[in-house]
Amino acid sequence: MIIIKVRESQKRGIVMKISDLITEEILRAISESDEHIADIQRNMLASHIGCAPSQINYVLSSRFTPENGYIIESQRGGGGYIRIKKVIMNKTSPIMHIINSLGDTIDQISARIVIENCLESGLISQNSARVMYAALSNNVMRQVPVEIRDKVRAATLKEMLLVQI
Amino acid sequence: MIIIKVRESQKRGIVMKISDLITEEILRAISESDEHIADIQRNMLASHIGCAPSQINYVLSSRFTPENGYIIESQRGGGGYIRIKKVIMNKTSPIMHIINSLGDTIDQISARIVIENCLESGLISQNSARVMYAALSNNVMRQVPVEIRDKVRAATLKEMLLVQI
DNA sequence: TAGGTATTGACTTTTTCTGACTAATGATTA
DNA sequence: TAATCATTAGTCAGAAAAAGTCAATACCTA
Repeated sequence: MIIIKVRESQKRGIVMKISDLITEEILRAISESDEHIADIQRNMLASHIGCAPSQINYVLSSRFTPENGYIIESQRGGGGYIRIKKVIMNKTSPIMHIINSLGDTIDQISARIVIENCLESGLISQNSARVMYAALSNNVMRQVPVEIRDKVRAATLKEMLLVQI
Repeated sequence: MIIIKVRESQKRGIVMKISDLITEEILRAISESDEHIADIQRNMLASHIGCAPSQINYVLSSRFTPENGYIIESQRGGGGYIRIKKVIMNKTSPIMHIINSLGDTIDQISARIVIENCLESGLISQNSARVMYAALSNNVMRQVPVEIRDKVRAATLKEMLLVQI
C-alpha cells in the first residue's frame, strides 16, 4: 500500500490515505470557487496525486454523496470532465435532515409520504411535489426491475430533494 | 450569412472543445437573427474555427437535432449553405407536443436539452427543471441497468412533463 | 481474525475529431 | 444542349481522449 506523508502544514506525522488527499484536493477546489463547484479532469487529478484514475471514482462515490450535499455530473470523451458541486444549505436545512434520514431503499408508499410531508411543511412547492410524484410513479417504476426498484426510488428521491435546498 | 467570430470563452475552468465553440457560434448566430435562423457555410466556419469541415456535421447531428427543436436544411454546390432553424413551439399545449415527439428511449444529453428548451420557452419553471435534472442525473441513472436506462429516462421525463401541462 | 475501507488495473462506454471518399449543384465550355 | 468542371455539403469508419464499471486484492481496526 502506498502511504503518503501529510504536508507539514497539516496534521504532522500522521499518514494520509490517497483518498484523503483526493478529498482534500477537491474540497480546496470547491472552496476556491465562488460557485462552490470543482471541475476536475479525472486523469489529470489522478496523475497529479499519483494514483489510479478509478480511485477518483471511489472517493466521489464514497465521500461526495447526496447525503453529504454534493451533486456530481460528468462528461466522457475528449475534453471530458467531472463536476462536483456543493449544495450550500442555509441553516441546518430540514431537507438535508430528511435526506439523511432516508436509507438506501424506499418503497412507493413511504416515498409518497416523504414528499407529502415536505409539501405540508412548506419545504417544497406544490409543483415540485407533482414532478417528484411523477418521477416516482408506477408508470416509471414499472420499467425498472423489481429487485432494484426501491434502490432507484431512494436515489431519485434524494437527488430531487437535494436540489430543493 | 456567415459572420463568425470566435470568442475565447471558457466553461468554468474546463477547456472549451471545438464542438463547444461551434455550438456557441451557431447559437449566437441564431440569437442574432429575428427569424431564429443561422445560415452558415460549412468550410468557412470550419476554417475559421480551425477544424475539419466534417466536424460541423458532427456538431449538427449531435446537438442540433429535431428532438432538440432544430431543423436543418442545406444546399450543396457553389454558394451552398447550411441553415439551422430553431423551431418555436406553437401555443397549443406545447408540452404535449414535446411529449409526443419523444420516443420510447432518450439519452442523457437529449433529455437535458429537452428540459433546457422547455425552460427557455417558459414552459416550466427553473425549479421544475432542477428537479427534472436531478431525477435524470447520472447518480440516479447509474443504478438502473444500462440496457433499460434510456427507456426509464424517457418514461420518467414524459411523466414529469405531463404534470406540467 | 472478520468485516469494512482503500487501491488497483483490465475492460467498457461515450464523446470528440479527422480524413478519405461520395453526392449534389451551379458554372463553363464544346 | 450536353458534357465537364468547380464548388460545395454529406457519410462513414477509425483513432484518440476522456470517464465509468467491476472484481480482485490489500490494508486496517475493533
